[in-house]
Amino acid sequence: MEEKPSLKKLLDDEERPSDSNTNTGNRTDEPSLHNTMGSTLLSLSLNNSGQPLNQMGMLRIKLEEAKKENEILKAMLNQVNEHLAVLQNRILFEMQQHQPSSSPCNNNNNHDSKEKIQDSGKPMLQTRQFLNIGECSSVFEGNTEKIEKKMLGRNFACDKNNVEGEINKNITSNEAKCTEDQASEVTCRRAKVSIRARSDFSLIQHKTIGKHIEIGDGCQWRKYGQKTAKGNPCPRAYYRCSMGTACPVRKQVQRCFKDETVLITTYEGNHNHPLPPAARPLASSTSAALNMFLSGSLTSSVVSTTQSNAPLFSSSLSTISPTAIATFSHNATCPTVTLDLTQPSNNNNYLQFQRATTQHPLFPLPLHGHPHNSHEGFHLFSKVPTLLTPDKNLALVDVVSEAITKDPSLKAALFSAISSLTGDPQKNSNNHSQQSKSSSGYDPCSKMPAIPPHQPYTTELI
DNA sequence: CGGCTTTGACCGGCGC
DNA sequence: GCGCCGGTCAAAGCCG
Repeated sequence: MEEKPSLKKLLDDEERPSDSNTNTGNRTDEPSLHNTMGSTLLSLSLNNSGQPLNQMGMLRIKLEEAKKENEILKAMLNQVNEHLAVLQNRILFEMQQHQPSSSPCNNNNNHDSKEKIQDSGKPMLQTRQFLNIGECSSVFEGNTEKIEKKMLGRNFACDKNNVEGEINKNITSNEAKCTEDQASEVTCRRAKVSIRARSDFSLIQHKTIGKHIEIGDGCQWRKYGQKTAKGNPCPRAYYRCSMGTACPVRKQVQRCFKDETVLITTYEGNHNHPLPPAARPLASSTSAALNMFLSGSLTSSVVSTTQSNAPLFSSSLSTISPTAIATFSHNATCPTVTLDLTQPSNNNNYLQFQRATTQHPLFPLPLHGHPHNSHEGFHLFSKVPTLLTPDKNLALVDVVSEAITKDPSLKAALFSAISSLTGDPQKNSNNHSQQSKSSSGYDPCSKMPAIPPHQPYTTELI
């Protein structure tokens, strides 16, 4: 663990600028050696002019100084977070290395799941065991695979709810096989999808009108509470879906304490009503993440959009962001899938635990021309780069072919992905027509106010 | 006036 | 058992 000393050094380094902050009153008179460029600039300005600057100039310089210090602190914080992630991943890896290869529940696996586990290799199984939720899902893997295919066949937007529901049904039917997993069943049912998005307002477009906040992720939400959670001075708002009658879906919205431009939205529950087209891109992406998580198809705790070994999830995630990162955690209460849309595109740091077959490049699924792209007020894809040039695509064919041949689980996932895209042409065309409807002014949420032209709803995908 | 937000109170889970 | 904390409730007030 050679990160520990460097982490400590980072933390020590981080304290210095904040210490200098406390001496703000003396700064102009006695610039500290530890001070940042802003202070240097200030002292130079004073020295060069030889006369005291006017008040406006002083304030401007102080502001500049504060900004630079803020940037440095942010950079340090990011470094600390990266180190933390590396350490966590290393712990996970060590646990994977030392984890016993079987659990009581796995003994009850049916043939399908056994085959799948054998095919997909040990790391996959071990990661599931570590994630705990995997113990639940691996038992029912054979069923969830069918469910997945069935659900993908439908072009139904609120698939998250349905998949969850189907999974829960199968969990229930298998309770006799693994009664010890009742707690896991509950956690499966309570799985959450959390989205971190950096934006003017957020990926879930928030619009402030007077005292009201409109949340335009396609659904209508009614705020029912607000609370300041411990460890984050920013209040957490609680919303309930008000589109359907007694729809149980809830979401929490909270600004990130470390970076207030980042908005964390957590979804929980199943919609009991059809979703409007505007809500589908997000719903399908979050559901894909949750589905992959619950079905145990994900083999790593951290998955990037661009190099995932779960192509279906990768492609779904790409509908939100080409550079999104998904992390999977399982705390005491419920498993949580976090889609981080704030990560820079160069996210190689997040790839440590993908197994050999995960070196497949991104499948060239038709995501960049996604119909949702054209949806009004949903310009998430305006900055999506073309990841693969045509000549790279040609070389890719061989690589992909080989990968598919060698990895049956990959083949199954790819099949599912293709099925989802071609499975129900009629419904697909209906969906597309709805999309075009929506982009031409059709608004399923008539109560949602029109987006003013001067306030573009673009999400900043870094 | 209906629907929504605000906000303090209440409840239940969890750790000590 | 107690206190903390997150989540929810519901009355009051606000807004269109």
